[in-house]
Amino acid sequence: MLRISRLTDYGTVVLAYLARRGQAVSSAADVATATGLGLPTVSKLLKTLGKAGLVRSTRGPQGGYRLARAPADISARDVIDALEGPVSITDCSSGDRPCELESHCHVGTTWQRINVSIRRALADISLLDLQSDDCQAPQFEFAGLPINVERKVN
Amino acid sequence: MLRISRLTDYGTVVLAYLARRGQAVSSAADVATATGLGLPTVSKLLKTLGKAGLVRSTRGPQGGYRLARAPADISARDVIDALEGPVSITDCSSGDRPCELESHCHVGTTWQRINVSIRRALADISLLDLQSDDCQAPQFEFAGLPINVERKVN
DNA sequence: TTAAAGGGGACTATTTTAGTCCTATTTGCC
DNA sequence: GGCAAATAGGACTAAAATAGTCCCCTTTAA
Repeated sequence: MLRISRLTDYGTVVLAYLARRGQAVSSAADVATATGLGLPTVSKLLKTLGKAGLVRSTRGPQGGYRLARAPADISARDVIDALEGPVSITDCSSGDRPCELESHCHVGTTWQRINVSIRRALADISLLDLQSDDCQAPQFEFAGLPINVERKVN
Repeated sequence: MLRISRLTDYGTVVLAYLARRGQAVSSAADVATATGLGLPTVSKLLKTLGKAGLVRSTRGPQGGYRLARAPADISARDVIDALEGPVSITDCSSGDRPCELESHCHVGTTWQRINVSIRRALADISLLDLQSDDCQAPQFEFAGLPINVERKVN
C-alpha cells in the first residue's frame, strides 16, 4: 500500500551519500559509483533534485553536486515532493470542472485530511534520520506474515 | 505523492454506499447504478472486499452484498490493505537474500518507521468519516499552488 | 427447474514508471 | 582561445503496474 516510487527511494540513497560528503562536491559519476546505481539514473535524479532546490550544482570540470542545505533541513516529504510531485492521495477533487461522480460520490475531503496527516508525518523525518540507517532492514511484518521485498537495482 | 490507486478510491465509494444502505443487501448492479461506476469494476471490487472480510455476500436471486461490520469498525487502512495489499512503502528490506545495494545503502529502516506511522494515521479514519463527506472536495493546495485533479470514471 | 445472483480467474488495454540517449551549455585549465 | 569535463534539458523506448473486460462456474430463491 501507498508505496513510494523506486526513483524516490534511490533519491534518498543519493541524498544520503551527498550528506555524508558534507560540503564537498561530487559528480554524478562519483555518486553512481559510490551508490551502485546506474549513471543515467543518478544523473536524472540529481537534475530533478536540483530543480527542486535540494541540491546545488556546479558546471564545468571539477563540477558536481552538493546538498543545498543541512541534512537536518531536508525532510522525507521534501524528497517525495521533489521526485513524485505534490500530488494528492486521491484523484478526486474539484478543479475547474467538478468530480464526475457528482451526486453519487460520498467520499472526498477525508482523503485530503488523511493526506495532510501523512504529509505531516513525512515532514518530521529528516535526511539525518534516513542516512543513519543500515541497509539490512529488519524483517517487516504485516498480520504476522513476513513481507519479503528487496531493493531492485537497474 | 503517495497516492492510493483508483480502485481503492472507488472501493471507498462502494463501501460508503453500502454503509448508507445499512443491513439491506445490494446487488453489484445496484451498487454500480447508484455509484455511477462500471458494473464489471464494481463486481471485481466487491469480490475483493468480500475476500478481505469487509463485506458479506449472499448468492442466488435477491442476493448481493452488505457490510460485514459496522462502518465505524472499517478503517481506511482496512480498505487500502484489502485492495492494494499490505505492501511496504519501499521495496528495500531483507528477505532471504540481502538488499543488492549492500554496503552502499544508507537508507532503510526509517522508511519502515514512516510506514508504521502512516498506517497508524490510516487506522484512525473509519468509513463513518469517509461517508460523511461531500464530493465537492475543497481546493487542495501545495506550496501555495492549487492542485487540480479529478476523479476519473471508467 | 429456471434464472438471478455471486465466485474465480484469465485476458487485454491503458497508464505510469523506469531507464537510456542525444545534444546543448557552462566553465576550469592549459 | 580551445579542449575537455561536467551539468541541463528533454525526447524517446522499454518495462511494469494498474485498470478494466469477459467468460464460465456455483449457489439458491422462487
